Amino acid sequence: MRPTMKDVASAAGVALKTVSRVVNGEPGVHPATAERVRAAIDRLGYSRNESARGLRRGMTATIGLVIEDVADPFYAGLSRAVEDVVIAHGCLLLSGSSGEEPGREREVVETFCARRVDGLIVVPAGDDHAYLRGELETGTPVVFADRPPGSGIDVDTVLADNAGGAERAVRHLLAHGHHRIAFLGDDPAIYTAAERLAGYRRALGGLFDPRLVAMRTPALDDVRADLGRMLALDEPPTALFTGNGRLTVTALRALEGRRLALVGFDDFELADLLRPGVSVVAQDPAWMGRVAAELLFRRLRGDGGPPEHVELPVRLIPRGSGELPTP
Amino acid sequence: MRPTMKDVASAAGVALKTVSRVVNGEPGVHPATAERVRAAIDRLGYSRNESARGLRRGMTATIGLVIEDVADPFYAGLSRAVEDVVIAHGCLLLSGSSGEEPGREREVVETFCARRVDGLIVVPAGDDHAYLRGELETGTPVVFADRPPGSGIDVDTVLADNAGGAERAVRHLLAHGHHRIAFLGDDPAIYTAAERLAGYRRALGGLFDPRLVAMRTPALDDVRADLGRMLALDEPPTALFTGNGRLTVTALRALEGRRLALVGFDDFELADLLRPGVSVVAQDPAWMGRVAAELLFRRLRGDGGPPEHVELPVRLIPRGSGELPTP
DNA sequence: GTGAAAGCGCTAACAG
DNA sequence: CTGTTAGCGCTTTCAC
Repeated sequence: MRPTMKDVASAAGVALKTVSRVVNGEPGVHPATAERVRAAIDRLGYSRNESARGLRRGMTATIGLVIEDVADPFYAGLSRAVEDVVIAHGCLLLSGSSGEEPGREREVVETFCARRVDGLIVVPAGDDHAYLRGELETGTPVVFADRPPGSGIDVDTVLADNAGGAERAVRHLLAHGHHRIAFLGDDPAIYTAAERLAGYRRALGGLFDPRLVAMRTPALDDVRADLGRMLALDEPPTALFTGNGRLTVTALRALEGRRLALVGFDDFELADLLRPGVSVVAQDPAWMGRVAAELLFRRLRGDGGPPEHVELPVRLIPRGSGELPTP
Repeated sequence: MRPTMKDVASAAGVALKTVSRVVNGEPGVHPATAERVRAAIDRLGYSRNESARGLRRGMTATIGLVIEDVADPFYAGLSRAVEDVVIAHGCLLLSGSSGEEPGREREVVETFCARRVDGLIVVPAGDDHAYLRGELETGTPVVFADRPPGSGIDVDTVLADNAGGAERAVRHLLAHGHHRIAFLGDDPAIYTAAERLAGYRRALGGLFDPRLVAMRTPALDDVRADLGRMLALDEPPTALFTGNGRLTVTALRALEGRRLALVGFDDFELADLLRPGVSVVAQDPAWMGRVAAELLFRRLRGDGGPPEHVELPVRLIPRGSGELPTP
């Protein structure tokens, strides 16, 4: 049904290999012959089968990206940036969501490997990446982004300065007179959540009070309950540090207008339009995506140096909520 | 380097075909032989090469999705839903961004076709899809989502009730006493923008005033200028209808606190947390994605009926901004 | 139950 | 400059 090189060859009255030469822009074809071949290609509507090409060449010009969820703005931004770099290198991007489940992460990675991607960028959901060993041994480069790999493997990694950013946020609140600063974080099993907790503790030092810390998946009811419990303490918090974008938004809903000073990790659209504007520690997802992709292509170009560990800075954006004074 | 079926075969002391039978769960293999083969597979870390399989079978178990930009929440939600359906059917999703450029759209589609995807879901950027003819003739099903195909081709399509939703939004504002209702829309060359303008006009009837309409790509400065011009009129607008999510947000920024009644097309996170809450006409991107994907798989299952044209309803969510009275 | 041979569409390695 | 041959890793067909 669909025309192949063979069809083009017989249509143009040349050998298969000549068509291949023309299609691939290889030198050593007489202009007139090339023209005849091109005419046949147009006439038949031929397009090269990339799978067959990949099979023969041993490279598929394909990169796999595993993220938690495309519908999360952070990962959507990262994806877009990765896609741009991948396209610029003439490759195709496969991307898949792990939904924060280690099992799915592995399935997605294995699906990509079965398609013989040339390289992988992974935002891990699990903390056991021994299953990647075989893939790494066959020479497929892997870059981890946002979170480091778990047990045993050591590869290029791009992380944000999670602990430093959290510390910065909390110091900012301390500087505005708060000493009772609560922390709402994601499940501490997640690397970024644990790092941000560490930064929070480091900034607070002796002021740390475990009753002001709640870490779990950000469901509205849970957050409401956690905040309610904290605010009912004898010495309730006067400020809040939230550990990611979703938690910041959920906390805003749960607060229902109660004026607590607030700094959130991750920037989000409309943070500036709320009253007061929401102060945040902002990461740059596109930057992270670009760096991860560039690192991967450097490996693909043959760079065999030791694994690189890049840490991207974050920046504090004061917008009002983090500068509220103590009551 | 990487083990092939041949390697597994010799490791297990059987013929290639027997390995193939085991890998594909075909019947007619002695349990003991199958066990030996499975052991060899595990020992060597074998995984079937899906490209080679696809090449031989003529189907790649791959679906292509072309959207405008993954980083846009609407398309991110649509993508995620498509991905879920595609995975549930045991296929892999390729997705690419057109960036609203017809040329890129075509490039992405052609890249996918060169990989021999089994089907395509397209949110078109251009309005000429004659280039898809060849692909359709070879039997690759195509579903259009969010916007219909342009010239000449007629395929399954899933659209939202754009005109109806816009009409609903404007009637809502009229019901609250406004007669000077401005419209900020995207470039009218974009199907959804044109439809929403049509709905706006239909609702306004004789109240329509072209000076209250501005349609172009939503850059903040442009929106600010357009709004400024409208508000300086003798009879300035007392209400505003914005034609998509990005425009709603941009308009909110440009308004800088001036209290105009407002209804926006597209829901967005935090619309409920702003003061007043932003009333919107909401589409369901995940629903659109699911319907498009299901339609595609129905075709893949062999349904040869005439093209379907699905229109998804939208719903008005009043949150305050659309219920503001006239000054 | 099992296996040998052919071939999917392409490129690499050599001939002419 | 052009063509022939082999083979990438797999499934299909048919023979044992």
